Amino acid sequence: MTAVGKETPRERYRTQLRAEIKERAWEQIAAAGAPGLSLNAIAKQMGMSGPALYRYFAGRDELITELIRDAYRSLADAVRSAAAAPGSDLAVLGHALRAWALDDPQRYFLVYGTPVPGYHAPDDITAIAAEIMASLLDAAQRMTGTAVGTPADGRPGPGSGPGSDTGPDARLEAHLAEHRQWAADHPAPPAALRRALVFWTRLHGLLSLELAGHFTGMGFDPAELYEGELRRLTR
Amino acid sequence: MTAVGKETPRERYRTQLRAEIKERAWEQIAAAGAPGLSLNAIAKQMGMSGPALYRYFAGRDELITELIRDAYRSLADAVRSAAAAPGSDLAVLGHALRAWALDDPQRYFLVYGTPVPGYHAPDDITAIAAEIMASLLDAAQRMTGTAVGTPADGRPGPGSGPGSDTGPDARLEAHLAEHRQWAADHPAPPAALRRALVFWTRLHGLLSLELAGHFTGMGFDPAELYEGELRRLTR
DNA sequence: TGTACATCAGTGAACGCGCGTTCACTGATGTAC
DNA sequence: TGTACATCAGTGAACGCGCGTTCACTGATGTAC
Repeated sequence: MTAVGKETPRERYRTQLRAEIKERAWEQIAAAGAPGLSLNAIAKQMGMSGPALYRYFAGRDELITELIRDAYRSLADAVRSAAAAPGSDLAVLGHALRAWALDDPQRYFLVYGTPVPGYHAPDDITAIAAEIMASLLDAAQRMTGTAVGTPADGRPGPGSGPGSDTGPDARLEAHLAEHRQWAADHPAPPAALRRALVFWTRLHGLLSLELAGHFTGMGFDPAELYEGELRRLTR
Repeated sequence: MTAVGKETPRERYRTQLRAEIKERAWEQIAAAGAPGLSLNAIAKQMGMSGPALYRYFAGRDELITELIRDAYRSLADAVRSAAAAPGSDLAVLGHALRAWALDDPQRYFLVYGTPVPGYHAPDDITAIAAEIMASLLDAAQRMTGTAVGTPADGRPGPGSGPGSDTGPDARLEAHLAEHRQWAADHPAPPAALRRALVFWTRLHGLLSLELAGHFTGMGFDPAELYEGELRRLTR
């Protein structure tokens, strides 16, 4: 039995403690927002002294970056696995997205909330963001493929038959076709590019307003609004 | 000449200094985000000592609340004046909204960004938020009115003629018709309710993603995407 | 116009706090022979 | 199995910092007679 891939007890303890630190960090964020995150407070809550945490994280910044990375990672996984489910379509993705967001609003806001001026995410996080878009593109392309001739989210404009490029979205799609860095190595056609983007932006509009509490007191059920938009996006 | 409505020099000085404090506060927020706002730092930047500011604001919290109020106020004014312009429609409102957001991203995020857990806006701010929705409802109703029989943002669903309630949005509109606390004293019909909400949520999705930098590196022009969505919303 | 008083802006010292982070050190755990 | 050493987790003290906020006080500005 080789030692390769086997964790020593010390290593196991390390990873376990790192995980617990992160858990406490999430609790703190949930209680006071990301700016209120404090290493000393985490240590105190774990019953240890402040400097002890420096065995596990180089400092506060590294911990926060790690949390952001984990947040992106979990979203990318949620989206990917939703997209991989048999018979999955954009509606399934939409539901997965909302479930992920509601599951932990502060995690959502760590990804999509107010940016900290001057902060730039490391490259590997940008790569995860690209992964998410790729999943959306996959699903959008699949849907566009099965609905060829009946652009699901586009009404045929005046004088535009199936396959026409003079519909109401023609201009946007033409622009996207020429500016698709983000989809450079993805075969999705322009209609799918537009569809993925619109899916993403509309749902985030709903989610960020809902999670920030801007619907409270208005009376309606945010889920109904979400379903309504999803219906428009997936027909 | 009565003294009524006339400011004494001292009063003028007071209001002027309050204004300058707020200006510096906005600069700080732009530089480091709202959590980084510090009374002492503002005082230092103005060449005075920290405690001096307590002549003008009861404390940090009051200053921040005041900034939030001003942000809401300026948005409400921007939306209202756009709606009041002759020949104005939802497209005009949409452009005004984007201009307002781009004018000062941090101000935008003070209103629509990550909520601070536990913070509750005072009632007068909630009232301004309602004012904004009322402007949207006005515009949406006007538009729905002029386009009666051709629900501008709704494709006629299968078997749904003009005036039908079996279209793709029927379910959502029915729900909104029964849950319209936010539009309790507004005569807008269900279709206008839906339209106003969708207008609001879609555009905020675009704006928050754009301002937070989630489009950077993707290649396309956010304005084109915004226009594309606006076209869909106003036809 | 001039004097006496009240109002109010701003200062400087101080308080208590919690923060991130470093450093030298103790004590336990693991490793090598 | 037992001893000698290396590794590493965690502590406690300390540093320097900036924060919000209070308080007693000075000095300038305005008001009343």
